[in-house]
Amino acid sequence: MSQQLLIDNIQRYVQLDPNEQELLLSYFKPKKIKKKHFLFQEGEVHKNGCFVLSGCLRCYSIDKNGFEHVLQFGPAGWWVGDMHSALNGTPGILNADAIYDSEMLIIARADQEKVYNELPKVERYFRIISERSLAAFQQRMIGNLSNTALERYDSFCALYPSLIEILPQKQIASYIGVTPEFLSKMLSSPRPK
Amino acid sequence: MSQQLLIDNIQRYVQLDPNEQELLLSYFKPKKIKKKHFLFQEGEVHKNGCFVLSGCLRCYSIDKNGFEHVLQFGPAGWWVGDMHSALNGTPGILNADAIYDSEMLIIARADQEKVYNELPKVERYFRIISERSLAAFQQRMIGNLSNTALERYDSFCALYPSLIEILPQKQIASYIGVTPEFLSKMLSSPRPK
DNA sequence: CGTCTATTTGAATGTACTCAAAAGCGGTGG
DNA sequence: CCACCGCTTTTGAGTACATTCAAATAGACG
Repeated sequence: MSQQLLIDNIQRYVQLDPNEQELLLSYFKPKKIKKKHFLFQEGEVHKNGCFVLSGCLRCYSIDKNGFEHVLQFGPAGWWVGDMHSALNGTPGILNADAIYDSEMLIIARADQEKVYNELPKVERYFRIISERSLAAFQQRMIGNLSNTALERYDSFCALYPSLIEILPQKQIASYIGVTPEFLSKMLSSPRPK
Repeated sequence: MSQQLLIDNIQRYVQLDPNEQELLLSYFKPKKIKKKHFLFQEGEVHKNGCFVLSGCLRCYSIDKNGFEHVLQFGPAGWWVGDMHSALNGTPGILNADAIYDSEMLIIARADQEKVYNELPKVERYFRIISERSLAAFQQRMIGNLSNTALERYDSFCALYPSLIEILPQKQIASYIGVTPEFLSKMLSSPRPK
């Protein structure tokens, strides 16, 4: 039960003394889900924050033709949630399930707000990771607008080398926005230039 | 000189008394730029935050073939910046210029950090708008992965009706990720059902 | 009014998708 | 321990959405 991973993650940006750490952790509930089981599904109002301790989650939407599109992966040390649903209190369009058996820490949105008041440093932490996540999505958006499928694949490999080794190719295809068939063809054909 | 727009924007999320408002505003410098002039350019380290008071900015990247890709528009009431450059202190890949003559308020990143300590409520405001901006980019990403060009255009119209009326079609094409020629053809051909 | 930029239109092309089927791989149970 | 089942990956042929390049037209602005 390595809650320490969460504390370490937070302390990359703000320092918490032992009492503060304990208070913070008191708001989180551990949770385990097995491979292929859901953390949340579309149609639900999902207001919890989820910090992944082990395993790997996958957050994705399903389009009107039934195709899945991966918004983000959640390996250990990452946050996963449905920000749009949480902020607006409306049913979400995202699903999150486990690619491998996974452990996580869950905090209710309401408790998160409480923590902000009790430990302003934690609000700072969330401000910072929101900004970083925003910057990352902006970079990804630019990549999607600018690059070919092969370039997007290479960017993904460069950015998340550890994920390449553990993820089914199909999931990477879904993340970079191509069909699994096409990614397979891209990788097997000789590289131009 | 309607600094009030900034105050109103902040007060949608946190309340500031007159002294706090004054202190906050003291960190901002007004700036005006004329149509087609730059707020910042790729290659620069750009750490300023920029709140648009009037006019409209455009934040975009230029790919290796010389094509522009719009990351976001900045009409009155919006923030514009290069988050990735600001966070990492590295030269950015984004350009920002004015689509129309524009007025804005500028705050240096260092001053922003100071404000966070002096007025924690303002840090909360930035935490909230970062989250909302993140949620918006996530929705846009899903849309880009899931939808056809025509559907992306319709989503844009639904989400930013006021921008449709003032933006050149070419810029909207660049935002939704198609060539201006193709957008023109899409709009002139009869809609499939 | 003239120039510059944006938009439209057309024909040829290309990147990525669809559908189908075969081959590979991993887990599970008998 | 092996056989089977389900899921992923591969391969192929035909197709579609969107691009490229080119040229004509329309609009905006000084």
